Amino acid sequence: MTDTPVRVRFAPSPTGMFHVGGARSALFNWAVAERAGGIFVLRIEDTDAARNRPEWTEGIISALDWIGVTTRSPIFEGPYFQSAYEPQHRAAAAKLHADGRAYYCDCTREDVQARTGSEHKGYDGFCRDRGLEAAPGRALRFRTPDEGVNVVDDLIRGRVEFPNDAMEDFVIARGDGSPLYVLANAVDDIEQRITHVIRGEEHLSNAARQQLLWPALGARPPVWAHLPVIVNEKRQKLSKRRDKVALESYRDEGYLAEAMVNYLMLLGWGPGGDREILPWAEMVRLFDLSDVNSASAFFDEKKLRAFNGEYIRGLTVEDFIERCGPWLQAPVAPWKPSDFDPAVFAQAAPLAQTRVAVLSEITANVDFLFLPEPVFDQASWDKAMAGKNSPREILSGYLARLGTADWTADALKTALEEVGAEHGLKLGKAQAPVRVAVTGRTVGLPLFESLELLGAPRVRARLQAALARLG
RNA sequence: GCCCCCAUCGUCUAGCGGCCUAGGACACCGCCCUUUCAAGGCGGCGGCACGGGUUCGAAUCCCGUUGGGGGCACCA
Repeated sequence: MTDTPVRVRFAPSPTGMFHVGGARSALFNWAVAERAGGIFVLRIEDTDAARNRPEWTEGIISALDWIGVTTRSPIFEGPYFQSAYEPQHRAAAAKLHADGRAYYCDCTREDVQARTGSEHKGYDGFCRDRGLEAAPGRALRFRTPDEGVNVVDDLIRGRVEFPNDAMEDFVIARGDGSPLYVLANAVDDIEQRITHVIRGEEHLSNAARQQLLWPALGARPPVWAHLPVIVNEKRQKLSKRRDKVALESYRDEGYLAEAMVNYLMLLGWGPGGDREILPWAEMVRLFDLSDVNSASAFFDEKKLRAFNGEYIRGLTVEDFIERCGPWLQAPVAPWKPSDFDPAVFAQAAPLAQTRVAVLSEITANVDFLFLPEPVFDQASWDKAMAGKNSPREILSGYLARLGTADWTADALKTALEEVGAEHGLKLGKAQAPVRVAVTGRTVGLPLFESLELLGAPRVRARLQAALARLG
């Protein structure tokens, strides 16, 4: 619509763990910037000193980096810190006052309520024409039009109309002169030459105010695009205190950034066609704000998990091994570091790769290889060692036959088949007690490969230990 | 209370007036494969909230109803 370069921005406030909703907004902005050959501006809105902490800012930057929104990219600009621009915000407030677009007001909330007789009615314009000068305790209010409609053209929602008579003269600077969000945000966007404001739907009502502010500040309003909110299973906006929203927690559980990015892009948007798993470059090529849905979207961890499994399976074994790294070491891994054998793990990795949906699950899949004793799951033990399965006979028979068998998965399998046959058990049944004796569980990696990896001495010891345990 | 947004399988979505007998994905349920569990293959279940219009024709456009949601701070 214009020949000016596209400049989008992501403007989080550092008030807590970085939120998946924020990640989604950042990604949509990033996609727009990348596709348009534009610039992505990161602005940290740190003007609420009481709630901000520096470590949250670092958290935002590293979380963004994790999902590919990286300061190292040429399209990345910033971060800017809103607090550094307070002089500009104050200047804008002063200009608005000088131009007669804003006026000072010394009404307290109680004053207003007493006059209007309601806590639901907004400000009544009492000070509009009192000509108050700036003074401590006097807030600056923006003079809104009394009639007509205020139109916000939104790329996602279309034409949104706000009747002006329903909008109160809102405060743009506090009684101490400090600017409020609605002003600071607009001033920064203007200053940073933002062309597209792409943010969550919760800001739609701010857009109505800012649609008025921009022209008053001498600028043409940006293109607006308000993304649908992300909701929980109860269809409420994801909340920090109620829902699991920290991007970090997903990363720490072993979700792959690629899977997270892919999943997040699908919240409010679809690539069309019959596939959903696709690389970032492809999504950027297909992405268009006008295709974004306007209905809220449920954050479905089950689907995220499925995507993650898909991405894990798509990894090369080498990559998979590398990505498992953090879960293979202290303090996450339950075994002694000296008992871990990378060569053994490398052989087990391809067997585990299809069985892991999030990386953290890797430890439970391979722990029996590195722990001196398997950790027995009681339910598994009870099930596999039930009398009808002849566990004692299988265990002792297998132990005996192991003396002569070659130590290869194939030979180990044949040996157990023979032992099972002696007791009228198919391999499916016969393998159960052996599996539990050696790994502690009824489910897990393919058994004979596991035995081969564990080695004869440890397998024998575990079979004997299980026999002893059986009494 | 006021302002605003929204409404396709349980969930995420495709659909932008005829290609729709509404497509895909996740979940769920079968079957196959199989040394457990996965993975994989095949199949199944399941939806245009409701009521009026407009039109030769509506999931697609309009109005209303109902139901969800967001916002109403001298927070961001």
